[in-house]
Parts: sequence; C-alpha cells; structure tokens
Amino acid sequence: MAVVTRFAPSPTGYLHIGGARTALYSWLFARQQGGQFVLRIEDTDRERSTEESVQAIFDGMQWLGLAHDEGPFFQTQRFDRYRAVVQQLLDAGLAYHCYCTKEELEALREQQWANKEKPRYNGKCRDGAEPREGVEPVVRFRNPLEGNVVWQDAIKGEISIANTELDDLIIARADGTPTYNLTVVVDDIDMGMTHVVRGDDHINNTPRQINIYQALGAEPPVFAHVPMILGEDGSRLSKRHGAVGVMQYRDDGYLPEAVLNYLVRLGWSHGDQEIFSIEEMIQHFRLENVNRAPSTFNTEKLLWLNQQYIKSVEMSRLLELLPFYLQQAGIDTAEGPSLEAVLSELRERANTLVALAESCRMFYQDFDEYNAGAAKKHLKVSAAEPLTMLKEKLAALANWEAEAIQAVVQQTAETLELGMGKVGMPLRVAVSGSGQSPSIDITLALLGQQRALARIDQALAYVAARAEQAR
RNA sequence: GUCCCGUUCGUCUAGAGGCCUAGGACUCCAGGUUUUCAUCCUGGCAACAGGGGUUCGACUCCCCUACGGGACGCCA
Repeated sequence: MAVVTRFAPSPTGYLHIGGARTALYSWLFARQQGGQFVLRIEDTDRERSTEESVQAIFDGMQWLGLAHDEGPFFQTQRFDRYRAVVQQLLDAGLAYHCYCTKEELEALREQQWANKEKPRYNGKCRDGAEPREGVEPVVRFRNPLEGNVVWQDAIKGEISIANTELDDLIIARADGTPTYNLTVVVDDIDMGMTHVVRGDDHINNTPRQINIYQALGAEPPVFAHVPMILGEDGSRLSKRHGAVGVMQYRDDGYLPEAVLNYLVRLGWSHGDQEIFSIEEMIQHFRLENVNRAPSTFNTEKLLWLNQQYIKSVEMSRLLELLPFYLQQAGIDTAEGPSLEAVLSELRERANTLVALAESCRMFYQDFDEYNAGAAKKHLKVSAAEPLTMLKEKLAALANWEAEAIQAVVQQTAETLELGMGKVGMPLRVAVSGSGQSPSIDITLALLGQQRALARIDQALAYVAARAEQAR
C-alpha cells in the first residue's frame, strides 16, 4: 500500500520549530517511501483560528521547502461529512446525546480533582437522558468500558492505555460543530492516511481515536509520536525562548537548509554524520531511529550549522538569498565591486546572512565614524607617517591588484622599519572603519583605488584632528 | 492528584549483553596558522540518574525510587 502521511496544524499561531520538525519527519518519511504528503488545516475551532495563521503556516512550509502533494484541505469545508459521521454513530448506538451543562461538568471536574481522581465524564447520559428545556445537547462517543487500547508506536514502541482511563468524549458540540478527535479520525480515514506522525502531546488522544476507528470499522494507521522540543533552559518551548515562528529564522539570517539540517539532527541521527543534504535525509531517515526523549533546542549549534552552509553552498544560492538581507540593511550594491567577489571573501567569516550582509556594507557605503576601540588603538598620531606613505605609494600604483598592494604594504613596513601591525592595522581601520576585514590586500583590491585613497585621506584627517586635540 | 511517556558529557547524539579505557558534533579551554576578525589544524575538560535483580558478563534486559515532560476542555 502506498504510504500517505500528513501535517495537520491548527492555525492558531505561526509555524513554530516543533511543528516544523514534525512536518519535516512526516515529509521525509513520505518522500523516502515514495508516498504522498498531505497538508491539512485543522480549523474547527473558529474562535482561535485565523487567516493570518493559515498564511504563516503556508509561508513557513514553503520557506522550508516542505511541499505537499495534496491539499491544503480545510476541516471547516468538510462539516457536512463530519455531521454525517456523527449521525451514523448516533444511529448505530455508538454515540449518544448528552444534556449535561458546561457548569455541571465543571463542577464534576472540580469535585473529582478534590477527591484526587482523574477528572472524567461520569457517563450520566450514557444510558439515555431526557431532553432538557433550554439545553442543546452535545454528542458523546460511547467509549468501551473495559479492556486496553494497545498500539505499536513507530517511535515509542508499545503503548497501552486502559479504557477505564478514558471517558465518553464529546464529538459534536452543542452548536453541532464537530470536535478534534472526531475530525482527525474521519479525515485520516477519508484521506487514506497510512502513517500519522505527530507530536507526542497527542499520545493521550490516540487510544480514544483508535476506539473511534474501530467504531467506524476502519483500520487505524501506524502512529509515530515524536517528542517535544524543549527551550534552551530545558523547559517547555515558549515565546520567551525565541520559540518564534520559523519565518523569524529567515529574518535572523538562517538558511532554510541549515534549519532543516538542525531539525533533522535534533532527536535523530545517522551514526556520526552532522551535515545532511535533503537527499541524504530522505535516504537515511528512519522513524524508529527517532529519539524517544524530548530534546533541547540549542542556538549555538544551529549557528554553527548555518555557518557551515554559508561557507559551502553554491555561490548562486548565496547570490539568490542575499539581496533580501542587503535590502533590509539598506545596502545598495549597484555601485562598487561585484557582489560575488565580495561574498567569496566574506562568506567564511559570517554565521548568519544578516551578519554577512552587514559585512558587505564597507564595500558599498562610506562612513563618518570609526569603531571607537579600533580607532583608539590603531588611528593614533603615530599612524600618520605610515598612512601618508601608503597613500603616496598606493596612489602611484598603476595596476590595482592584491599582489601589488601587498607589496606596497610590505615595502612601507620595511622602509619605516615598522612591524606589520603598525602599518597594516591603521590601514585596515582606515578603509574598513573597524578592526575587522578580510586580508588587507584583497580588501583594498575589492574596494577600488579611488575609494581606498579617499578613505586613507579621511583617516589622515582624523589622525590630524586627534593630534590637534592632544596638544 | 490520576494516567501516559521519558532519563548517556552543559547541549545534540553513537551504543541493539562482552568491540566501552563509553565514540562523534556543538560550546568551552590551551596551542598553532592568520599583520585583524573569521576560517582552518592540533590537543584538552566533560556523561551511562540512584538502588535492586537477571547473567560468567550489563550503558544495553527486568523491577523499584528519584527527577523531567505530557495529558486529563463543548482546544487542537
């Protein structure tokens, strides 16, 4: 049988990192098995579902490159179907109307809690209940009273829960709308799901759903419950941990392939391998190798991976991604050296695309101020002499190439009998504004003769002003 | 509280009873390369939650305890 998996988020927020990993695992499994991957939006809670969240989920999935083969399906467009199934269960005596009010149920729960019992519906209306004036009934599923629900979870192994732990769950609200546990089952049956990969916060729903499958005469799919992702401090992921939507990772300068690589290795591994191409993930991923314990998110490692990708992706990929960040940073690369030449020098020293874009700035924009520490240390009065000589020699240079520039810097140091630090560093600060840049000859070569000379002039003026002040 | 799930370096993980003197990666530390920063290279610190079994032998199997997480909605 052809494999069918799905990702079925409820649109009540952005696509967060945990959901993204679940989606990835589900997608990888489908791809590997040559199966279908379905996207389904579980929006039966009209109160909390929003249009923006739906869009955020689409955006996140697209950014990550997790394409679906079918859907997106919206549960709100399938209400007729759910209603029919509820009626079917009612007719078969597998479900019943319940007239207990929310208040009564609330009181019951509180009492049970006080008695240190597990709060459960007491089955008051299970064996027939009189309609009550002014109370629209809900529909409850008649859960088996005895026995255990047992299944072989593809990740967690055998899980067994006693029916006595379960109660008669509501499958249709008083207003007639269906609830989650009913809709998932109906959809997963209708959509031919063979494998349900989802967060392990659903483990407790699974036995109820298996009972519904049985009531409906359907074979349950294989379940694979993936553990949660914890925040950096080991507690549940929340906004405070930057458990923001995946699109925030784009904005922060992460490559989607790095995020995917990080997520696939968070809770899963293939020997000692750290870097995986999409093809390798698809080839090696196994549900049964997914870790059973929750794992803690670690930004340091994500950053390292991101850096590995920035260093090693095709230049064309970098050129495709960077304009977004350059624009965000307000850097126009129309005038100046070729972006490709600049990037090939800078890519090894940035761990995010935001930082990479920022490091490009000096090649395209002039500046008025120096990094305070760098200027204080290197643009001293004593720097005037080497800078002046460098300026003269560089101005006289006919072929503006790294090799020739390097020779000039070296000659200057030798002539003045100064160490490289006393010549190279002032020059670096002069042209970059900070103490950091690629090697100085290449930096100058990229910058261009005119711009380089202008910046040396600017630095000389700065040094002169400083000398004036010192007096 | 009840039920379910889990527990190997700080973090992600390898480990399918002897290959374990517990391996790799990130971080960190110490060196080296680099006139800077970053990269890169070399080396180092660092873990089987605790207690009982089973076994000739347990990180690996079983039980208990502790701790962590989840669920207990007319949310999904």
